[in-house]
Amino acid sequence: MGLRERKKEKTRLAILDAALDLFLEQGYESTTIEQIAGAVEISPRTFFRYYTGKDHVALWFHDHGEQIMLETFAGRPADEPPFTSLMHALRAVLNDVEGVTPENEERFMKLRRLMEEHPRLMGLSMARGRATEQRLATAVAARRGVAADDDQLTHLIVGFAMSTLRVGFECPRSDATIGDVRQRMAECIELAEGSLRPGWDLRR
Amino acid sequence: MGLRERKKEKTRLAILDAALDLFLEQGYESTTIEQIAGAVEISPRTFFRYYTGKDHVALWFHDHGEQIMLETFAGRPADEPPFTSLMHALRAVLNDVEGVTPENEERFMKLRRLMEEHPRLMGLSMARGRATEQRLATAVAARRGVAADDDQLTHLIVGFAMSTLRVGFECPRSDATIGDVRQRMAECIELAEGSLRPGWDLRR
DNA sequence: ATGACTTATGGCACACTGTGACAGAAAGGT
DNA sequence: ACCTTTCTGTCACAGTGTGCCATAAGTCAT
Repeated sequence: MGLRERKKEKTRLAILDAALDLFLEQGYESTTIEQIAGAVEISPRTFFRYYTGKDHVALWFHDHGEQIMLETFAGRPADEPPFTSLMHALRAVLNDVEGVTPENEERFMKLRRLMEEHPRLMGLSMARGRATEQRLATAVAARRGVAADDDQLTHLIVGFAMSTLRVGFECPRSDATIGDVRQRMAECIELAEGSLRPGWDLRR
Repeated sequence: MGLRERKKEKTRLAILDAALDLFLEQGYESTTIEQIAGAVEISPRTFFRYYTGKDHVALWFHDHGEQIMLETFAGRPADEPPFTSLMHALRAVLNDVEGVTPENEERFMKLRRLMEEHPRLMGLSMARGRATEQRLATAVAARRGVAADDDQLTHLIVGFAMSTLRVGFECPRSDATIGDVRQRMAECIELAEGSLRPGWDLRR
């Protein structure tokens, strides 16, 4: 990896961290692009070359998580019930956050706090979640051997899985640690699996 | 109702219809507030006194639907399983669209077409859906006799119900009629109810 | 009707977001 | 060193959204 790419990655993360801190410090709405750019010592124009806007910064984790979910799902055995595979994908997302680097763990927790304080951001995350659902639905449909467009059950499976994710993610306590989130997510997965009829996601 | 309020309501709907037509005609992004205001012969400034922005216009139906869901849920018997009540609320939304006025029916279908063409709008609808979920969760928690904040099952019930709504709403065919949407929603409700264990939403 | 009161509207200025175009700087390869 | 590719900053511009204030329209007394 050349110097160029390393520098770009460094800038991308510097913007992310500066923005996150500013958002938490003085509020999301009242933080301007100019301030963020100033803190990283780049021009506002350059900011837009790394992120499409303020929103995009706040959704950094979402893109990351989606990638992991898709990869995990693809790696699960083809004869496993799709919802079960999706629950494994959920666990994989948290495993990744907890495991990789302390920096990412901190960013994750900052984003969680931010979303609690600003429901609009949580909404945006859901909005992007819709695109994620679409991609997951394609994968699930392929495994089920049906066309994604006209199989309602496929979409229902994915929708239920994403609901489970959201409920597990929205730990109500603001002083929550990663461990708390992890545990809540685990409880939530158990709750969801216990609510559904065995084999419900294998029907035609 | 005085002349003032009637006139306001008329303006509000005139803006909605003009905006919807412009969106479908020349695309959502490339339609400006100025154009909409021009079509209704009001100043751009006044537009913002009726709607908070272009997005808000596109979410007209959502606000309407949420109101109906909340009212329907509140009107269901207190000993009915909450998920069942929510499914009734879903049906009530469609009943209302189909029943009331031809104008609203047309607006509903225009919005559906618009959302299919512009996934971003569907996302925004989901974003607002998050606020709706919050309000529904409060109602469901009250019926279950628990605190909304720390009862995960409450949120799961609402989340599953909203997933069902979304899947039913996203009829894939763009030439769909109201009847098609209605039928698809009915199928989807049946599918969801058949996927869940009886009594799952009554547990503690 | 007339006047006084309340509310809606239009016009203006302003800050912020986001994008295209272009010139100069930095990095890569030879 | 040279040329090529890519990144960066500056400028200009269109659009969104809000505060402010004067004016117009509606409401409600007498």
